[in-house]
Amino acid sequence: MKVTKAQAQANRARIVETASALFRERGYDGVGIADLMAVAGFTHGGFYKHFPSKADLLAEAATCGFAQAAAKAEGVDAVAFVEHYLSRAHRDARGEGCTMAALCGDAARQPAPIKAAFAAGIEGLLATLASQSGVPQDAQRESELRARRIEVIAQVIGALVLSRACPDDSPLADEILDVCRAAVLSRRPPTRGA
Amino acid sequence: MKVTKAQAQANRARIVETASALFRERGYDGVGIADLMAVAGFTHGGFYKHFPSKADLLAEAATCGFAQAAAKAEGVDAVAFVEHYLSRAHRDARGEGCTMAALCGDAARQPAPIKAAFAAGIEGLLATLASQSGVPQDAQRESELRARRIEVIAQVIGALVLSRACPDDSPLADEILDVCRAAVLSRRPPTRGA
DNA sequence: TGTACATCAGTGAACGCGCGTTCACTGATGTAC
DNA sequence: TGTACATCAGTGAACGCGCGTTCACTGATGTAC
Repeated sequence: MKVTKAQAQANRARIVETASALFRERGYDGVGIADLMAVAGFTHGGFYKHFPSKADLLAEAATCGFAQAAAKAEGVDAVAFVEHYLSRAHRDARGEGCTMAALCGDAARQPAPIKAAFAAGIEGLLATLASQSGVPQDAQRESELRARRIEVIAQVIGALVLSRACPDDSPLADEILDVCRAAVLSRRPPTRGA
Repeated sequence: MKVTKAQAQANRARIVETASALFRERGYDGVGIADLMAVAGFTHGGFYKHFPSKADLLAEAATCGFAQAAAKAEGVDAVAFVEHYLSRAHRDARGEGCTMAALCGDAARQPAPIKAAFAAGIEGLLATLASQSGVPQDAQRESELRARRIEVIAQVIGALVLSRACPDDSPLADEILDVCRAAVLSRRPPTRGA
């Protein structure tokens, strides 16, 4: 081996993290293996020592992105979360932003294992929102809250994706963010937790 | 010429319509020129007699998709529109469904002219919803209604895109549609028109 | 109306290019004695 | 602990392939007289 086992593992993680950012920035088809490996600091040949195929990497990169987002959102209250999520800064920094918003369109055309990773990512987002809204309630209330969270996720992701589809300086792009931010925040259920 | 001027124009339109469906189904990068032309019934060489590049075709194909959707929605009331939009049938027929939901993720990574076509498509969707909600009101009420429509569009597109990102038989995919359909329909503003 | 010529939509071979993937090779690391 | 050997992460050339695009050519259509 040229590197320590630990080093190899760290290198692998670096490839996944690099892929996570690049895929979000340029889309799945917009990132080549040689490209990706160069950005990560390697030559392309070594890729297949770590991953069976590019598609397998996508599943891992997406999962990595979801986990990173969950970690970043820990301890952030729901209002701040939504305000950041629907900010111009988040919209304009695809590579560092939400993996779901950046890649869910690509995921729709991918095979089942990748879609499964995205479904898990959606559940993760729901769990993140749940952790921000205080203590658990009875079952029926929980089910209502889950529905609310799904509504919120659909709306903020829809808003972000639509805003990004507009030209960079488009007033409509900002309007979508502003309108949906106000809508989500005004509809917030009263938190019963601390 | 091998064909009449009128025939050539009709052939061009057929290429655009075919591209519109194929792009929605497989994404921009998932459709090759040779592929597309074969489906439309031609050989690939003729493509550049009609379009300067593949990117130019995307702009036209998207605009065509938006126009088709607007025509199909004419006369449909808002409840029926939302019910169809968030149906499993619509989710599972990407090639015949909403161009915005199918391609807005791809649009985010495209140059300004294409993004401009998508921004126009969003305005078109807003106009479609506006035509379903009765007579115009005063300016402030109109601005409120426009905000509501933006919220609706973001939520239904978000829901559709997320549902499509889940595995085909995933309960979550259906749950997202069901929850958001109920949410949008329960929030409908009272129509003051006929 | 008839004829000669220009036009140009459509054909299909060919172009260069970058893609995902494979492979023989290197050499430091890990392991067995 | 020291030595000999196996392992395998990383290298870089090479593979076949399909892509977007170009081009010489065809021949019916459109046009000028």
